[in-house]
Amino acid sequence: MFETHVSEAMGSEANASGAADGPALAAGERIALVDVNNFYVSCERVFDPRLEGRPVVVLSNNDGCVVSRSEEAKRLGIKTGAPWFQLAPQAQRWGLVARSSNYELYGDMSARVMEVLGRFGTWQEVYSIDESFLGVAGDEARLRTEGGRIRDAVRRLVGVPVCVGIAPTKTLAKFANHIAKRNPGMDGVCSLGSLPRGEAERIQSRVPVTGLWGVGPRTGKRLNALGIETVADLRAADPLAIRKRFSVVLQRTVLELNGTPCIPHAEERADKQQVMFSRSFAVPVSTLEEMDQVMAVYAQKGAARLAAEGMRAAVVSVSAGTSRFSAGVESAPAASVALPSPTQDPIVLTRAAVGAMRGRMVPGVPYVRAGVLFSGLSRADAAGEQAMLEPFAEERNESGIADVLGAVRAKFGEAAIGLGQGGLAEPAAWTMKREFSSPRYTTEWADLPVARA
DNA sequence: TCTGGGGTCCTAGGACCC
DNA sequence: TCTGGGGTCCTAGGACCC
Repeated sequence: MFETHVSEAMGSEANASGAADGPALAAGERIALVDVNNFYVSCERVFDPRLEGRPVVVLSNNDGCVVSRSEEAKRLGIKTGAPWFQLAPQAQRWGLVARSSNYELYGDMSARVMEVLGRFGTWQEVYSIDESFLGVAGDEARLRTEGGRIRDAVRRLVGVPVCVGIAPTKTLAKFANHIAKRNPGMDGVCSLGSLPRGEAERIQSRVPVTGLWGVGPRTGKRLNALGIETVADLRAADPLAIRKRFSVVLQRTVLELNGTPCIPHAEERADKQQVMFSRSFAVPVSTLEEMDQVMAVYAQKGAARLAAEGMRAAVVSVSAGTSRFSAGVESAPAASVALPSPTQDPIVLTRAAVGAMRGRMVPGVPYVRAGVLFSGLSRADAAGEQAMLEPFAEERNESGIADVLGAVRAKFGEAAIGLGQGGLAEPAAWTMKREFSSPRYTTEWADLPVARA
């Protein structure tokens, strides 16, 4: 019974012989985790070198709160999630610079970083907008050098600084990366196997367990109650006991800390399971008419993403909410509707979203955010088979309008065309605030930076 | 005046089936 | 008094990540 659990937990990539005693590593394949330091801020600095050496923050949508900080901003004690309106009064005194988030720029810079990283791996798994796992091989001396090459290549070809962590499992690679970040003497590269004997263990006995990938504040509290405070404590815990008390996820963490890889890597990215468009408003929305408008616009934004993914949705869910920070009436309307058949048709999706929200919201109550979620996704190119199975489905005759809208937007811009309330030429009052936005340097001809010598 | 958005995976529990 | 057992599928909610 228990053996079954262990083998399940280890997954198909399991390597029982890899359960070495701690990170005393043998030669063979290793995993590198490379991520960009302070990614959004670093992207802004590539195109505006005046930001070097200054405290800089990038703000969330609506210029709400801090999502990326330069080292100088961290030193000022600014925390991730800090609301901008609380920082703004001190900004001038501190010399603090704020930028609105510019996802078009970051997305393009991410693609460039990933392309360069891909040159160095026997395999690559892009894990997030700013980090990637890579397969690397060789003896310790070579791994260390290779890490330095990766760091230099990204700096030279894309312009952003990265850190590299190298180890036999993903969890340990993340941990090595964490060490590289906190020890400037390492020049941004840490291969666990190159550390002096006993050094990795010493660090593990100092880092709190919540410093690990996959261990958040909740799990951290429960672990502390059992006397498991540090990474070293968790590494020494019994994996089966951990599975029984917690979950298979944490059991994998324990095994990975001991050098046994159990998190399989997805060679190609799996299809998305949901597509969401959700935003808070610049000013609250409290009328039925405005909420109709919001739903129409959000559904079309989501539909465009769905079409870009080549997916169709079977379920449309909508939600809205009042402010968590105000004492007024609380209201959180939400509804889901199943569509007669999966579709990517923006007309069908928009009608469903508007219809689902109508009658749920309370007029007069100030809503500060809303969202549209598409789920039950399937690939659009499987539509033919589906049609044969469901000859009487009503929405079979997709209008092809998703393609038309996409083509018009690509040629004439985002605001060029829309359905119904989504076709507003002037942005409505509730649309997002972005006061400190940088240009789309790399994706818009008009925004191309000009250098003068 | 002002506090983000978009995902994933796992688990528990209910509905339903034979 | 006493009411099977085993399986699947689906959903909601929790926890986490960046």
